[in-house]
Amino acid sequence: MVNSQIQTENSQQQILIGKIQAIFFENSDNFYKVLQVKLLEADFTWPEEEIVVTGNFANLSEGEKYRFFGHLFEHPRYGKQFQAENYQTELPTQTTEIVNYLAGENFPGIGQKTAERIVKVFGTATLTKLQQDPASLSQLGLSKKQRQTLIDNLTNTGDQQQAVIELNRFGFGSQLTARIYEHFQKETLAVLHHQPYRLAFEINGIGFKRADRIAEQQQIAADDPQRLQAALYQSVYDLCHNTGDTYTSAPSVMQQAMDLLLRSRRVTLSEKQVADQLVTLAADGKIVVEKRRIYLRHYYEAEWKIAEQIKTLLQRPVKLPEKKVQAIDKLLTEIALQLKITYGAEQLQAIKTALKNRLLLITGGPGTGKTTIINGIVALFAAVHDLSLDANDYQTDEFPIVLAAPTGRAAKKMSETTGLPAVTIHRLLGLNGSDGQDNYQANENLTLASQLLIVDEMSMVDTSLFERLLAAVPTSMQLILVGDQDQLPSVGPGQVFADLLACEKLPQIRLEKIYRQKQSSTIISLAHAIKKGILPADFTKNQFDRSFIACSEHQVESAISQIILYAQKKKLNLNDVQVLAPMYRGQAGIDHLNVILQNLVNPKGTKTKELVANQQSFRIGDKVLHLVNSPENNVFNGDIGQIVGINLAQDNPQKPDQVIIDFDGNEVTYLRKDLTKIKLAYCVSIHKAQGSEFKLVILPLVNMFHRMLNRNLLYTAITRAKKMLILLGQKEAFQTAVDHVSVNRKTSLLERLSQALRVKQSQQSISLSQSSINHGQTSINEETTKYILTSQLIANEEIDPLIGMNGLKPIDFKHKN
DNA sequence: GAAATCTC
Repeated sequence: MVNSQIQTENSQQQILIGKIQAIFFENSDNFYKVLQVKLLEADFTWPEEEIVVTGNFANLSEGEKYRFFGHLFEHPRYGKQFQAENYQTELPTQTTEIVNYLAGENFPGIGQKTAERIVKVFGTATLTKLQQDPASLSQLGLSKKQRQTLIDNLTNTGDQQQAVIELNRFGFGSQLTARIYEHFQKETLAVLHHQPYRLAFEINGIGFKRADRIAEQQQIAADDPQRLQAALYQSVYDLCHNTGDTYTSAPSVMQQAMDLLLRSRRVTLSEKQVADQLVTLAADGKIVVEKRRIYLRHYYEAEWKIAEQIKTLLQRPVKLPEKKVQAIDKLLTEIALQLKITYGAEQLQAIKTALKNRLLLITGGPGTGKTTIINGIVALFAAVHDLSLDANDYQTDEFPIVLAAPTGRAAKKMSETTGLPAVTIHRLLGLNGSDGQDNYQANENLTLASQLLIVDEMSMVDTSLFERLLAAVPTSMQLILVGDQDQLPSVGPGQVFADLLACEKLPQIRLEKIYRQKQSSTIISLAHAIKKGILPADFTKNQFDRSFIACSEHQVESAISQIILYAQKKKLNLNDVQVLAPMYRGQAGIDHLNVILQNLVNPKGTKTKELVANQQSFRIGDKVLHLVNSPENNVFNGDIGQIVGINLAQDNPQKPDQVIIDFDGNEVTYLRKDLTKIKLAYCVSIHKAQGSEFKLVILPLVNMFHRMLNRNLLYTAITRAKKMLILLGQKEAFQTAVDHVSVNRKTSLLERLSQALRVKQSQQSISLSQSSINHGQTSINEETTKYILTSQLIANEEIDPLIGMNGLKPIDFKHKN
């Protein structure tokens, strides 16, 4: 956030004027700072002299006065503080203050004496006078440099001020403005005026269109090479991020880019012109072309790094003393007794294998005992290595076992089921949202210190995140990756878990046996059939635990209403009943069903307390879904709670609007502005339900959802049902879902793994028997010569950037360690 | 067309 206009559109905004006493904390990546501020003036009451202010601030000086715009906020851990959304320098008005200000660090070369002299002439009006009439400075006998310093800082002609003004003029908000200036520094203006497309390449959050609008104002021609390159780059990016593929093809990129260029400015360009720039882009190393694939450089490298790091890990086998190995079975028996669990053969096998391998993949559907196995692994690992699992024993040392998951909710679940701390992978690696996934340089030197890392819900980990995770894993660590490969794929490009499992050389265990449900469950057999791409003939036939109701899109709401009423009559707890749907829009969509069900189950009576926010009404008793992670409240994205209290400001003017929500015994208070984090949850999206289970699931699928329908989605939805499943809608919609294979993204991770691991094997065989070296193997060695891809190599035409070329050599992106 | 991550 940089000095900018007072926001007037938000009438609820509070204002605070204060002097910065200290900067408690700052995150160098995104300008997030925590300040201690001496309060001078505010439009709210505050009992103390000081207040903590948080927000994103570009450049602040301790001791200076600022005007902050934002909200008071009750932080559960740090108490009441002010969250600033915007700020500006507050110019001093008293003569002594003005003197101090001018003599301060903002005006190098102006001392106390000079400052006094200036203020003596202009008095309290000094600053406005100098701003409005800089020429008046000439009468004071200052040096040229002093005059310039004053003018620059007071009249916004300094580098930064000008850049900021220019950025604001182009419509950038305070956060982007700060990021852009921090990135380009003194170059900012030059970049804006002459190379605006660099914004699209280098700043996360700025795309081609935005850069192109600036370029157009700078009269940069529609066929300027930098424009074409930016559009091509954006197209590769968009294609990969929309499809989940880690690479795309030349025809797709060309089509997308031509389209983008034409839509942004109505100027027709020739394909040849644009194609030429694709080659340049590859030559510059911004994209990588291999065979017929076009990668963003980041994903190309990430796949290689993953493969190489896995190879490195596998090269260092786990050495367990013979004595310990012999004790394993005995220890496992003790653990089973202690945890009161009877392990199945498959589970014992998984736990033992985990202990002996550097890397192990474990995949299994719901009910196959993944959690039980994780618990077993933790217990056995601790027993074998004589480790304490009491966090109090590790006040200073790193806890030896780390549990992590890609989502906050999955991490919370892990922590609950194991009784050990678990974190999100992002938190583990110290990643924060503002440097996006493609900024993979950050934290490259981080190395995790624990001995065992277990990651759950691996199917949700994408290529970028996994690459960063592996970069932090030392070869001394053991890594267990657990998930269900048939669930929904990751948001970002890649299908890491599926690719890893497809690589037969990686130690892996596939859990088939279902422990939780009776084998007779027809929900499970239906799930298995769907996994194989079959919609069984008995699909519409009612079973003891599932049924199908044929209806049209418009009949869905009444059909579901009747089911719910029936469930109520049968005294079923409605918290155990969950409606799932793929999409928000439409008659059978989530939003509409939520309104219908809310009015059915929790209608508005004459005395019902209700709060309306974001076009939704919230009433006491409503079932709601929390949409972001709030670890401080122990509430995570995807958690479902119930509204147990509403306080309205109109009833009690001393208190603001409040909604109190109970999450399984944990009561959390929401203010009006927090209600954006909440949605009605009578019906939730299948994506949000991933990771949760319900006794009764009601799943409407209609043809209108067809773009969303695929096998993983259907599998994920029906496996949320523990006891009962009611399917309704159009039969063809279910068929469409089964027929459409979703985890079939275009990636080259499997190929990289094969390449990397083949090298390892050939090296091993060479070391085993020197005589086996022959011409064939020499060529393998040659092929595997390690080098880093550089533009020099491309320039030397060792790597041909032209589309359709062949024979790119494996590249070693080995991690250090 | 839905979807994850976030600092004291």
